[in-house]
Amino acid sequence: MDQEKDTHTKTEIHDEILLAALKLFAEKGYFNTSLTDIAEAAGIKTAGAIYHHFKHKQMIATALYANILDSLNISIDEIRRKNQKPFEQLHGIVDLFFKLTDDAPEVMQFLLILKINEFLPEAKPLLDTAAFVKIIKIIRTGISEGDIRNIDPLLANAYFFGIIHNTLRMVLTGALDKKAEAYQSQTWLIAWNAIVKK
Amino acid sequence: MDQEKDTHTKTEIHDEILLAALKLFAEKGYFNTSLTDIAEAAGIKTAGAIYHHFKHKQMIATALYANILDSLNISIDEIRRKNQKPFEQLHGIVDLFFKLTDDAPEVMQFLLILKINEFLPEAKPLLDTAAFVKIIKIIRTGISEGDIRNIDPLLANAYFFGIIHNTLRMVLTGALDKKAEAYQSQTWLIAWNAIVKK
DNA sequence: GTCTATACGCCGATAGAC
DNA sequence: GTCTATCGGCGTATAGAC
Repeated sequence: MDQEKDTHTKTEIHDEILLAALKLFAEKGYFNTSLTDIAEAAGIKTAGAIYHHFKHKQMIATALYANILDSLNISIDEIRRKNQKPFEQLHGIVDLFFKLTDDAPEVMQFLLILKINEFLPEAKPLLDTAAFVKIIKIIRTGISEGDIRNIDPLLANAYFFGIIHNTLRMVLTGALDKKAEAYQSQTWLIAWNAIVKK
Repeated sequence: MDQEKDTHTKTEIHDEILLAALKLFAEKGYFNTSLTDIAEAAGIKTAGAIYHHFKHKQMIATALYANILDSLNISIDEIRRKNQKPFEQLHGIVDLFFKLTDDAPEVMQFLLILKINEFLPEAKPLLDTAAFVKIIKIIRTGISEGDIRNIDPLLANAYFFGIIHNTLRMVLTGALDKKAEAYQSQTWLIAWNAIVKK
């Protein structure tokens, strides 16, 4: 939102707090992370200083959630712009998720593992979010174009991303020991096959 | 474990506390549930009284987790006893999960939605649990018997139960508005098809 | 076994000096 | 903008009367 309001250190520290919080929330969970933890991890010595950047703890999580969803939304727009067919678009989104799992696991932890509305009761459920609404829309288009079998789009979404997300969840928790990339092509095939019209 | 030590009220109250806790944990999460909440929901007026039944809050969650896994394990043994083929055994397990989702949603919330090691850091991950080890074993057998395609059993598990669990998760959160039963046969087919050898 | 009362600690949040 | 200091509250947990 206001990333570029000025070039002073304020926004840098702001971002460092967010980064530290993301890491800690992903690692220990929201409730096991104190503002003191966040301050320390952000290179600040005292928790009080955080209040010059965020009204309260929840706002940190809210900002994180918004940022993540925002950049996800942008990435999905890009994918939709570069690819026409639902097949290609879903493929691009799966690529993105696998890439994020290896390159920014905390982000994927936040999206796939944390129970967000436990600490952000007001937050929209993921599925009501711009990014995920677009995913459903892609599936809907795939159905009407005859690529994807004719079932409830929400169900198709549950099946397709059930496979994708569950695999990534196991990578994130260490139950699968290789990088996400190692499972990508195989998992994509299975997931697409689960919803494709034959 | 010690359900039948005697027939006095002690174990009844013990169970009522567990029941109340299960409901509240499933509804609000562990950290948003105070012992006062649990006492009240269990028909006790004061939080202090709980300490005659459990050493501390964590022990309530630990006992819950153990009970749920225990009865799940027993159910799975039964399913394995009554059915020979991996196909039938997995079918039985899926039946069980769908049934539990409609009849005991809190239990499924606990298993599928709560991030258990956030409040029970010592607890075994689900996949290391007797019940789930057996599920993997069934898949492994299915592979060696040629029913299930020859991939890493953990991956097959991720795919199969990714579909099942994600569907049930959406029922539990209300994203899908019908009872789990309404999606069962279709979902089973898709999930089995994702791992079956063709 | 349950109650009242209370101790204790931690954490979120604020005030004010620097 | 960060620090020290501190408040206030909640939640866990304990002690002791009934």
